[in-house]
Amino acid sequence: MTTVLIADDQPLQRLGFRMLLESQDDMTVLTEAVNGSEAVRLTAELHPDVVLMDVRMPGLDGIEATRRIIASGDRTRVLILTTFDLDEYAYAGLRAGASGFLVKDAQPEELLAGIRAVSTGDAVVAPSLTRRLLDAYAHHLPSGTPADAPEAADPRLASLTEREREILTVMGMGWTNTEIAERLHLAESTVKTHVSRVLAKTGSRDRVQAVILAYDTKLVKP
Amino acid sequence: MTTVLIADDQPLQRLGFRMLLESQDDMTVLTEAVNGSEAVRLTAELHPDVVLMDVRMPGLDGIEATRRIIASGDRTRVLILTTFDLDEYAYAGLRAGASGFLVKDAQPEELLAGIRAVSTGDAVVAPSLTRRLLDAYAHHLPSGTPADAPEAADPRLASLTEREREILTVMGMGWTNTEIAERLHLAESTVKTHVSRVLAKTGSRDRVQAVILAYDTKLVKP
DNA sequence: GAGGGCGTAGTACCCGGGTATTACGGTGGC
DNA sequence: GCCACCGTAATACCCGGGTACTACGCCCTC
Repeated sequence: MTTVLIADDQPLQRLGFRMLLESQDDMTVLTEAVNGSEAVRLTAELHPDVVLMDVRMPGLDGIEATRRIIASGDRTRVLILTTFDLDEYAYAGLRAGASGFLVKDAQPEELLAGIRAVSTGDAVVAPSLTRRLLDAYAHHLPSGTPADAPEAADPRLASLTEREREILTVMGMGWTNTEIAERLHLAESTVKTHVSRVLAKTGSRDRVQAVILAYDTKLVKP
Repeated sequence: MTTVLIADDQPLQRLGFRMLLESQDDMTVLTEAVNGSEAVRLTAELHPDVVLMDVRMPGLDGIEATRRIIASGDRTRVLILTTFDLDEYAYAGLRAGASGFLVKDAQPEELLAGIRAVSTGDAVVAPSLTRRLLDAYAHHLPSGTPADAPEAADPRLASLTEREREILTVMGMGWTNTEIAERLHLAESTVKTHVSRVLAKTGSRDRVQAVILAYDTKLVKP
């Protein structure tokens, strides 16, 4: 039987979680907390297996509450939930020692599976965030196999021609197609052709994503 | 409709996967491959959305096949499956560019959810491995919580409300208005209102310039 | 000299982004 | 109690961005 503490300032949200968890015969909700400090206090008192922790709460927020619970040496695991998968929240939460990070609009089964996983010592991270974590850190993982390509330049830009790289650079400066055409003495239609090719080659859906890529690859420096 | 290629040397295993996937009305199995080189060749030919890749296969193994598929520049995502969650496999697979790593004894729903996640560009890692990844790397994550850091930041962002800063952040992630609306549970018209206010307050002419500002002010980190 | 990659350019079309305006409920200050 | 601000939302409208397709001249390589 997995014991759970729900920490969320919204009564309806707590109710929803409680209904879901109580419908499972291997879980029970010990109690609820309406803010971070209450969560810390009740955890120290009741030692739940898992704390479902909201990030945004009045007073002590979920991140700081997590940090204190972990620091207490208690064996309680913290699973952070947020409506919003903003990186800073997640990074901060995981740094604080949380065993997981899920978004609230996940499927109920995902949440239940997440609780079971963290209760046994495993960890879970929402897929949307996992992607960003991997993008940022995959190349820092210990190498199990040889054959590392230490990318000369970024592979995502490899297939661009010189001219296309130039176009992408000025896109990164926020120029519109019209401005690019004027300043590079081109027809706007030509600019559009270049832009389309840049998007296709870099796998960018639109201009914004291409600009982000330009920054990420340091083609344009902040 | 998500198109999938199954790469596994065991016929029974392939059959099981095919049965499961074909039972879903949003997935279809394009074809099967019995080893790594076949997987690479068929992927180049058919461009599936997702490759379900076994690690252990005769000839070219799943890791090396993954590396070649990613290196090809194809937009196909690779989801690695293995019987054991041995770290070396996982690290190597993720380094090779895989979008996910799951163990074969996962629940069918987990596998399906994983396929759907990677097909949309997200990523998934088995909980047992996530734990080890976090233990090893959590303290390397970028620091900072949004809660306590009320940005002594850039004056150009000073007049933005909390919500508007959030909107700008996700704009910086390349989300379209439609995506912002969906993921933040807002109406698109509301998103447009927010975006317009952000542009007005930051003096940005359009979305692209706002994103550049987000990078310049480190609101979004490269 | 045939072919291929590249840079240039045009046209037609669609859609998402952005503006302008209005509105309404909640909250906090005075 | 009133007002200001915020977050939410809708509507109508315009225009720039992006796609698809076609085309042509230049240069290089086989």
